[in-house]
Amino acid sequence: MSTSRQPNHLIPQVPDRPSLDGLEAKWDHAWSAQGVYRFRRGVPREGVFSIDTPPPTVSGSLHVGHVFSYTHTDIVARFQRMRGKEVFYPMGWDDNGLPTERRVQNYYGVRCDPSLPYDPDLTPPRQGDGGGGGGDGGGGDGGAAGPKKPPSAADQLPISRRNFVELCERLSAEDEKQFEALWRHLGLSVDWSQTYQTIDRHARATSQLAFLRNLKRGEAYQKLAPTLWDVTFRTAVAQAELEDRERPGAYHRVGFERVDGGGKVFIETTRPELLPACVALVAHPDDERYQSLFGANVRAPLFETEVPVVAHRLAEPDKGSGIAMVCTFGDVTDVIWWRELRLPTRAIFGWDGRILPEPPTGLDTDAGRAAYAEIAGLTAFSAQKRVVELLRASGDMAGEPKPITHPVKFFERGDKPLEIIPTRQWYLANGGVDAAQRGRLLDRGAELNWFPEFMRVRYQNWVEGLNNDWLISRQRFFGVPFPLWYELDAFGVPDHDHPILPDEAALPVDPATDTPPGFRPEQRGQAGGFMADPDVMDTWATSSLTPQIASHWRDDPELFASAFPMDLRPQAQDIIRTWLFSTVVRADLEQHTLPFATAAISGFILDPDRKKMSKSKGNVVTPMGLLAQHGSDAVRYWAASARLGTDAAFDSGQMRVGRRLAIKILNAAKFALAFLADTAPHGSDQPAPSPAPAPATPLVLDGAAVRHPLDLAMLAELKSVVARATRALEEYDHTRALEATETFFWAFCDDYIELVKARVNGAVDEAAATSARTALGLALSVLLRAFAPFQPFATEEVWSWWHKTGDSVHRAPWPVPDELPDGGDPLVLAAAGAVLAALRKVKSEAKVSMRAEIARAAVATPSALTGPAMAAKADVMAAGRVRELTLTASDADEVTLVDAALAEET
RNA sequence: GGGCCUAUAGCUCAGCCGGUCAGAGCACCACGCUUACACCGUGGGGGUCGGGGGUUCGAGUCCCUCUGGGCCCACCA
Repeated sequence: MSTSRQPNHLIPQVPDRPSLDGLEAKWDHAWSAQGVYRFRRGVPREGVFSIDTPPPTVSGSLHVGHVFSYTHTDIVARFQRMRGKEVFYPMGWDDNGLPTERRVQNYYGVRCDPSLPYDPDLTPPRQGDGGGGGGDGGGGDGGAAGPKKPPSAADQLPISRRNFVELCERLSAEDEKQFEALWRHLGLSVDWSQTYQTIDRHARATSQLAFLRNLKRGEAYQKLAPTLWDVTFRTAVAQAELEDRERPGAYHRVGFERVDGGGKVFIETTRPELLPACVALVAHPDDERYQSLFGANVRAPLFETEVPVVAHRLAEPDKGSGIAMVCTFGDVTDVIWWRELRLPTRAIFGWDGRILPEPPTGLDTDAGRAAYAEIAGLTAFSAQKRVVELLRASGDMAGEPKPITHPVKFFERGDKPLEIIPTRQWYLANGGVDAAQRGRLLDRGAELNWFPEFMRVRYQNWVEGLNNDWLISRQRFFGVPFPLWYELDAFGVPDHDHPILPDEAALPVDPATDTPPGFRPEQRGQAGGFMADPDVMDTWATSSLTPQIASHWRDDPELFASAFPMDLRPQAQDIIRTWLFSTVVRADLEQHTLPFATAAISGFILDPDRKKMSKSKGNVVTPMGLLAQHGSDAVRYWAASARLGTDAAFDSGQMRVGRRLAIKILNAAKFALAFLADTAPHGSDQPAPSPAPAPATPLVLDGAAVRHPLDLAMLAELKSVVARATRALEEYDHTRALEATETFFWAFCDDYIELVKARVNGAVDEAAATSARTALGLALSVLLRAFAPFQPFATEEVWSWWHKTGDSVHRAPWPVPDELPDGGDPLVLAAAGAVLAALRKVKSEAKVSMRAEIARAAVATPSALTGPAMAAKADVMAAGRVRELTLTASDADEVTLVDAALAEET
């Protein structure tokens, strides 16, 4: 079906020398001024496509991996927008949590000391960690100064918590400006009026509100329990933040004396410094060797604590000596034994990771206490050395330690092994304890669409492996505080079981400065008064609410209704267990739904050596430098040529290809548009120069005017390209969509345009010329729109040459096959192209110009192509500059040259 | 210990349900300033599809196995 279209285009105004230079700034400005990407409210939910954009951590620098994955999302956004959806595409900034704290310490040379008073006139000792200048000048970050070493802890100025938080906010604001500039330059079609920060008032209020609701429903609870603890940051950490690292260690074979005098029992341990924390020995119930020991007591060497020997199924007979020492707490298994066997607690590590000054209960002998005094105050490392010395001296260690390498749990941001320390913490139910909830969350994972599909199992693995609820409290400064206070009794002891809650309307609150309902400020810290909950929430406790934050669950029901649940969650594969899972948990608890319908998971960027690109390698290119060097469309092309979920190599060659494509789009358009204006409405022999002179009128792109078989063939092929590209994008397969369009486009340039060059001038046949001109215009229109999500700058530039100001290609309708005429046989273009290639080969092998004339040529084609080739014979002869062309059918399956003779040179 | 992804020309990758699939681009070589484009065009060389088995009339394409690379999970005395 061919549709007659009103000319929504103008007389083309084509620059003499089209260029990519400066397009990013030009169009970013124009899009912004025209509100092209602004989300228009009031559209029903089904007319909206909402994206739960990952808020980048602003304290880190953006790297090529960000450019890569955010481009993937932007392609989806642009596609959906062109399909007529109102795209809700906000941007958040993750400025909450440890990375910001750490960066502020280095940037300003300060550290937080909560005991200090606020200094309103504070001037930080340092300013910046690189080149200084305040202006952002658009010059990019390519010439950053060499790295300066961060100040050591001793050089850092101690400042109050409020000063520290202010500096966090100040630096984040600076970083966010840089980030926005980069995203705009890259061409992300984000609605910049919809931004949030994970630490701003709204995010804090949302986070606190969700927590209070969890608390009221009993999903959040407080518990004094063994906690994974980072001794450097001095905070609790959650299971999701752990990672294993292979560390050297050694088995120490240590003897325990039977209390009844029955001799020694040998255990093997990698942590002899935990001997004073030992509360039992454990062996497998079926282990023959230890049957007689179960129920007996043994005495630990040096520290002389008496502990029972118990049985538990988790003890592995073939590991070590088959009998293990249970300590409070050496590892997660200890916690399980301690809990299930109801063992006593003998904690020996403090919050700073050092051995506590006073021995735990059970060290009752003088010798035991003396031994303990030897290690009190030491770090785990030093304590271990000392204990080994003592064991050697006492003869309680059998043989020498046997070195091994074993996995040790670390906080993913920490550099010392985690300790497990009993502390009071807040937990949020996430299926780690309640099997019914876990089952529900597994169902959510099954309900979610995953691209690529195989990422689904990572979610399943994670949920199935949960061993506890989500620990959400952190003993840090910069974060969302728990909105709680505790009443202090007559002795000043807090009543943790009955926290004082704020009004929901009063959120966000900072309990450290705000006074709870019913109290006066001077009662803070006083017996009979109140105290604030001292902790802040895990950064994921806030990030897990990005759909609710961005769509304003708390304060804008209309927006919330039209954007939530989100359509798409794009994110990296390494945070499925954290961000993705925790978001699912929160929405399941609060809204009883998935937070988004589809998850699109990007891969990593590998450097050319196939290793994950890392900032620590000094040679990593900065994103702005990349964009400046190659152009945004070029870098986007590289990103778009990698599939979701697949790691991609950093490849500047692909960027050069992308740049070439963008330039080609400009130039091909320049050619096509040169014929889109009738300079003389009644027909003329003159080709239209560009820019066209004033009296010209735009040619109407009426598909019915396309009559020539070659033109119809080209458009028929394009029709199928549009169908394929559309289907691919619907399946989040941007790579395939781009490839289909691009392959067509190069054939369009190399063959079709060359074939119609002579005819389009209209020197021979005006109707045939109009057919070609119209086909060129239709193809250009479709191609620009099909390329628009990938190459937003070049396509918009070309679109602007023949459309009204403000008539953005990015709000133009996505092309559909129906807008192109029917009846074409794609073989005509294929056959003509093949014959033309044969003629070109003649010239190439004769080492003459493509312009050289061929006096006569005979070409044999497969019989199926002979007819189609004949249909375009005149165009082929003109493009190949053949005076006499004979086409014959053959049995061969390739087009072959039978005979050719070059014309005499003139 | 369990699991996932990946291995196709020098490089980056397509090859969807097994039968024109041995492809593209880059790089390389040769030629050509052709009035959209020299930030270009035209032509060309180049791979026993990681190894080994198997299923099949037929296998990069399915199955098994081994090896290399990347990654996730696991209670790691």
